[in-house]
Amino acid sequence: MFTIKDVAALANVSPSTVSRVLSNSPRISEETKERVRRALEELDYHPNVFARGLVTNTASSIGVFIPPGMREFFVNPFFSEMMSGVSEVAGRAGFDIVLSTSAQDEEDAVDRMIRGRRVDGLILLGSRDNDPVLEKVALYSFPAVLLGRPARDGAISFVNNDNVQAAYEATMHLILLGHEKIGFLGGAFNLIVTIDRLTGFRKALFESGISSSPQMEISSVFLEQGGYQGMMHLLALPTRPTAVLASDDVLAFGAMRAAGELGYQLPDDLAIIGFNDIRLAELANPPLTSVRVHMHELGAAATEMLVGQIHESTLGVQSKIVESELVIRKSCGFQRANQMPPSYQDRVD
Amino acid sequence: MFTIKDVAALANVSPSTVSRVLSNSPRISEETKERVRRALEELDYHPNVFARGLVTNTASSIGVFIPPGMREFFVNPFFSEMMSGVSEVAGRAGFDIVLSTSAQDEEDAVDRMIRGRRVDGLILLGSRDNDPVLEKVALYSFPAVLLGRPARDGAISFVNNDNVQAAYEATMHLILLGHEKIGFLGGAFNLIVTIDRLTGFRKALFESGISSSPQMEISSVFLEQGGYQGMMHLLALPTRPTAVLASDDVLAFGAMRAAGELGYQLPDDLAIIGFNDIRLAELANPPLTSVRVHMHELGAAATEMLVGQIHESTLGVQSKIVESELVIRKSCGFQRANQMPPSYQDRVD
DNA sequence: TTGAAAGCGCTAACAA
DNA sequence: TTGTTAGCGCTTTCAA
Repeated sequence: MFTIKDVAALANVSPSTVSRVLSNSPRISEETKERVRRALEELDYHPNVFARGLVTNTASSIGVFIPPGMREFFVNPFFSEMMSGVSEVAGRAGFDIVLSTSAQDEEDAVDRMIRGRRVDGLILLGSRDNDPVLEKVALYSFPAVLLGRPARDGAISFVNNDNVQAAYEATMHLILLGHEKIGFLGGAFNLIVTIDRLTGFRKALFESGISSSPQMEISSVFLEQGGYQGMMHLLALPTRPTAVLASDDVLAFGAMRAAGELGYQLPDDLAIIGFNDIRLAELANPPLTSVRVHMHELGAAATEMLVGQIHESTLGVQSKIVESELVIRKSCGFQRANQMPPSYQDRVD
Repeated sequence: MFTIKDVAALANVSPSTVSRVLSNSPRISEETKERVRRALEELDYHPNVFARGLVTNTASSIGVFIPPGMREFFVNPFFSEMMSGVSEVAGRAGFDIVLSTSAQDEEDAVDRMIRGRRVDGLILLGSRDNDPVLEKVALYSFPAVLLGRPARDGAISFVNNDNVQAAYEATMHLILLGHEKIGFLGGAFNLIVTIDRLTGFRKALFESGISSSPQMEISSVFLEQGGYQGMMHLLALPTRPTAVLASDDVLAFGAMRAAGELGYQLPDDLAIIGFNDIRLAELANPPLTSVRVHMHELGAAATEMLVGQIHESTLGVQSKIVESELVIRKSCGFQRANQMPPSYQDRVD
């Protein structure tokens, strides 16, 4: 393992000259550059990232932070798709990706990342009420972008969908189909994403004169099993829902399994809408109507914003909303054309 | 941002003493330890990972390397499930995870990781013929574990399924069901995993006296679309297959979509078996028969092995085979009981 | 049981 | 255009 000194010795220059060649400084003659480059080549030199990081105080990597309580998120297709977006732009910008894993304690985990100077910026997932991670990040004014909506506006840069609106439209779709008993299947109620989608859901019910009931609003873990159990609850209700808005496709799949086991036929006995539009939504039985949130783009946009923040270190709070759209398939049955608002017409698959 | 010096000053000791307290050296009196700890607390001190790494020559992180040509793997549920296993044991062992992203050139990417001392060990994915990454790793005798089988035995530690046997059994299942025209849908043919599964597939055909034909063996990208296109090819053949072994569930889903579009009914017109048994296999229409490879366990086992190698730096080449099993669902129809080898009997879902 | 000093590999003033 | 020097924050001899 050769160091910059070895290269310097071989090329008959000082270490700083090698360093300058490495960063392609214009103040070095082509002649010496060439000589140094040959030495670099000959020794197959690669810089020690830590030594460089120590002096420049940069890590050339960005961290992706999943709250320890949300590890199930790891196996959600949303995560992979989003990560492919993150990876794409991070790679292009020359950043590696560090996944925070260790530490039970999330404060610890984020401290390791930020204060340990392990990363130059953070992509934050799983926005919650009173998120301690957001506090930390704000405290150190560390470059970070939230994938989701912060509880308090202006607290941090973020990239998000308009979840209230999306849930509203999805619910309206159900209502226009004639449903009046509609259930909501969400993740933890302290997650902002759950809150927003629930808000849109309730708004649609309210505007349509349908009374909402707490029993119809289920919270569960973000797993297929969560959807399954939640759906079992809903179907056991004295007056069961005839339609369900699931806050995640994986939840929707669980719900479909529960319904199937109990002998309900989709879409005749029951309508289900999911969220995210993961690749397999189309392949479900029946193909799942779902809100396409453009996961890859979400990850890419967040990373782009983050890279921007890292480079021009004072950019203030930015935000971006990525459009979403309801992709109508077969899990809710057909609407009569005259029931559809015009904007829906061209979206039917 | 406080350094060890600040803590030392506050506690009225030397920096080296603080360092000793940090590593809980036994040669420091409880008294000073207490004093230093209070200072640590008060300043909310966190060590600079790079400074520490520079002197100890460790990164306390492990890298996961995906060949640049296999980025589609990112969105395969196999990857997430495997990563959840990696993350679990890496976290427990105090390692962060670094995802290699940048650099088009994979040699470059792996150099950055290894020679740049960014990680202490590597989990390698996507084993191929003449894998240049394996060469590098061997060259520097860098701790690494391959998730898959190396092309040459003894070249590197690895964790794998017995893919030949698994594919053999899956194909036999099809043959016992009465199929004689069986297609194979795989990833790139230079991937060891494809080669092994194809080998098992051919072996089953051969032993059953069924002649194999190159046209029945399709290679495509590891995406749902790949499976779709591959299946379209197979179904367009003069004598189409009545059954297909897909080397990945995602491929199988694509195949199912193609079959569905063309009006074939599963399992009556066509039988399909997938590989991996991702969570959604059970939810497909019909539920997909698939080889369960225990993705999470694969990732966990590989990471455990890697952590072992990192700690006792000379452990030689190890390997581990994780058992797999065929999970029989509805995508291949029912076998008559007397057609089943006894070992299958208790596996029917 | 503690401190002083050197050095990990690199970059960046400051000089020349 | 290049070299000298100092120092990033930490660990680890070596001395005391």
